[in-house]
Amino acid sequence: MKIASWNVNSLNVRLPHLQRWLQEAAPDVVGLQETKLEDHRFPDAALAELGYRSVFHGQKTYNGVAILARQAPQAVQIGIPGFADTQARAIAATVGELRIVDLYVVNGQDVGSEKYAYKLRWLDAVHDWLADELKTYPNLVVLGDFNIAPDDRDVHDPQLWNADHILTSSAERAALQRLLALGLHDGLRLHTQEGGLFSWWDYRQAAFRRNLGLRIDLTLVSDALRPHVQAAGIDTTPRSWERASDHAPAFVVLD
DNA sequence: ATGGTCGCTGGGCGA
Repeated sequence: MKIASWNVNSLNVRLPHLQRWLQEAAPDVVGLQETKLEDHRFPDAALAELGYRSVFHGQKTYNGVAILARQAPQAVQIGIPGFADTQARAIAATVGELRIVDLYVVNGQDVGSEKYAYKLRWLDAVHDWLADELKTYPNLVVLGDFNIAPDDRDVHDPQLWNADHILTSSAERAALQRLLALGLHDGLRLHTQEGGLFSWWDYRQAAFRRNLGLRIDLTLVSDALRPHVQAAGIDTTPRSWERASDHAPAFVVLD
């Protein structure tokens, strides 16, 4: 069971990449972020041709999340329950024996900004939601673009990406640790302690070629699923394709 | 990183 997370940065532009990657990597479940598509424009028919059922929550121009699965997703939750949000950033569904939560965490722009405050509020709401989800669904996978690099192994330059910088600030990392403390585990870190494994590289400065990246796309598994993790990683191949997303897919394999 | 790139949109914002 291969479960992946991929910020496609416009599914309209990246549909050919997604189709190619689904065929080459053959994931069973995929959480997408930044689809940037209203629901009536979601390419569910094209994805069904490849054997994937889709559920999605999108909007015009920004944000947008979706879950693709070979089995039909059930009990779909759109948005964070009880948290009024004009931005389409969260979707959850049951796929077979697994509960999948797909998140496009707020970027936050700059530490101290209004968007940063929204990011921290948003992560608080996610915390309470996941606490409830775990009670109902012990077999929980939480994946997405977290817009937080968990620790210094996950950034190319810890001097730059420091405790006062967006995506690596103390409060953001503390918010992530608070999610993990619910009984969730960073899938990649169950598999390797290696640093320099990145999932996002800025379009500018030839960052991908120079491997100036961050690991901000995560696949978290619950306590109950932890013993079933067989592998985890980041597939950097699609990041090298022509007109690539700035993110690569992160994945975890469960037995 | 005071931004050199993208995507969406139609000038400037968000990342």
